[in-house]
Amino acid sequence: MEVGDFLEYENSEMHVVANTGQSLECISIERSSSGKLRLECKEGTAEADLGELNAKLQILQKVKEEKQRISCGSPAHSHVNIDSQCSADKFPVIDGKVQSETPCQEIPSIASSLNYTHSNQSGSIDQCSRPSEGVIESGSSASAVYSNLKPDLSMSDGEICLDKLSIRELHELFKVTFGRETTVKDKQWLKRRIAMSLTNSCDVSATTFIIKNNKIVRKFEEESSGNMNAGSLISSGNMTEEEDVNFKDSSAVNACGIEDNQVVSETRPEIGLEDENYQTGQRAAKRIRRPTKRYIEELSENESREHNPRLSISNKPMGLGHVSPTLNVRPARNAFSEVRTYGTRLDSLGGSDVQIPCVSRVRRSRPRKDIASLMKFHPTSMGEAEKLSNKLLEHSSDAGSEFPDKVLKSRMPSKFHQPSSSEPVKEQCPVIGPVELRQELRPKRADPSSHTSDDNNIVTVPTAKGGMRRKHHRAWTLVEVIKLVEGVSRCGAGRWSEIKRLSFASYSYRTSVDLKDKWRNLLKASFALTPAPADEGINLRKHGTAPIPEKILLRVRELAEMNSQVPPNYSSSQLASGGGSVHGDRSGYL
DNA sequence: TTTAGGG
DNA sequence: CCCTAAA
Repeated sequence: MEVGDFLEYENSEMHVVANTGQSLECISIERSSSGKLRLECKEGTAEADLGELNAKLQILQKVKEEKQRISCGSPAHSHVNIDSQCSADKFPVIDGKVQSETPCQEIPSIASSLNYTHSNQSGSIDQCSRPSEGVIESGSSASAVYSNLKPDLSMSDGEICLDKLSIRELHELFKVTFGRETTVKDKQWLKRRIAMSLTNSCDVSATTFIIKNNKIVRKFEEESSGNMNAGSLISSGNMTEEEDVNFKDSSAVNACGIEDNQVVSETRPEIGLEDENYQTGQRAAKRIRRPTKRYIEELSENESREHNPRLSISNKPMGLGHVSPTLNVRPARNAFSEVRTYGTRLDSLGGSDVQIPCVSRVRRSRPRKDIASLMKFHPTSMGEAEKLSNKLLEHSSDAGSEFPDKVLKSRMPSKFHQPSSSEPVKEQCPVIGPVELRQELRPKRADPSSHTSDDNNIVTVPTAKGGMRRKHHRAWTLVEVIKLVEGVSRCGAGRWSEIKRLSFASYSYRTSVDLKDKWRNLLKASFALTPAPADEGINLRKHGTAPIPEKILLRVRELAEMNSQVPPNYSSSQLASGGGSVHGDRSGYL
């Protein structure tokens, strides 16, 4: 739907792009996934028009030529690359080659930023790229697109060139493109990288790039990286979110640092931690280009890890009982959007604390990771875009969407795991973090909201095993104790699950085992304190820690005696059944 | 899954 | 509180 609107807007411009089926798809897709970004893309493409396209193509050609030159040994073509990127972006400015000013180093960052942007925008790129994946490998997706638009231009040449180039030449090209040298010998990788840089530029250009253009550039300079948004906004008017901008910046930085083929994947994970948005972006990015070997490996690993954990997690909440009722497990895609929002909330709440409750519950059975660490990751942000993207993913594809999802998942976990490696965590937490975490957290929170604050008490205790186990300590309140006593009196000691159900339905954090333990303590206290019921005030004296009214203790004792014969010693009146059973609570009751 | 116990 | 053996 949205797309349609946009189309109307820019139809005039769009035609050109529209002509190529791919371009259209891209645009529409982008739109759906994230309104903002897409718009830019559309605009950009629209603006590009034939003229621009031509210019771009020319640039590409230049690049090719330059590459060849480079092979010869001429280095100064960084700007050329940039131009290509620019052209890819949307802006016609490309010809101007503003970049000449930008140092080589910047280029990589830009490229990365572009990539990120893409990803953020949602899967738009993905889809676009996908159709032309083959092309991408050979050359740059952008080039492919353009070529489609205008066969006239010899864009295809660029692609071909990549294939033809020798490793050394590729290295040169790489150097020109990214402003740094690479030792990678993998020809495929080099080609891919180069192609990607080109491709990315196209999509990304809207935001980052624009900034670089003359006008935008100005703003950029004035406002600096942080304000990148403004620049993008201005250009497209779509981008407004700071998050996006930030994201881009960060991504750019990361990208610069990373040279590996997986730049994207690696970089992202880091970013992802910080920004959830980023994750979504990652997806897109990944989609765009074919996954690197390594990347694939990571994914598979991550998935394996995550999936298991996830499942476990989903189940666990159940244990909570009433708490979990609302859990809705959604497909990962959907979750994404929520997740982000969640992340924010969590952070605001205090991250670990809030989450913990939920998690704690879950974790009961097993050690879990720090949620806090996870929480950090979720930066906040994305809103609609995410949702849209999610939708897209779902709709669009099973094929494509899954891939990205996986990536995200893999990433998240990996990140978490590594940093938080302290914990062997098995499952849930990490997994949850990315996708389900939010969901679960939410519902849980809601229930326990009253106690939420309390939940924070969780403490991590080092275990002999080396794992950390969380101990969440929640002091028993008088009310709870009373309820417990009531429950015992009603159901009898030992019917913990029953009592839990009847009297502690609203206390998700009290499990039947907890009740049992508490009862045990009460029993002990009741007997220890006042061998003789007569002393009512005694309780207090004991440790000074006797919040529990004697009355209750007496009651406990009473019940204990009734149900079972507790320690004969203490119990003044033993039941007939008697036996000397020390704690045979159940033995005779009822 | 729920209990009972040990730690 | 956690963990586990038993049931």
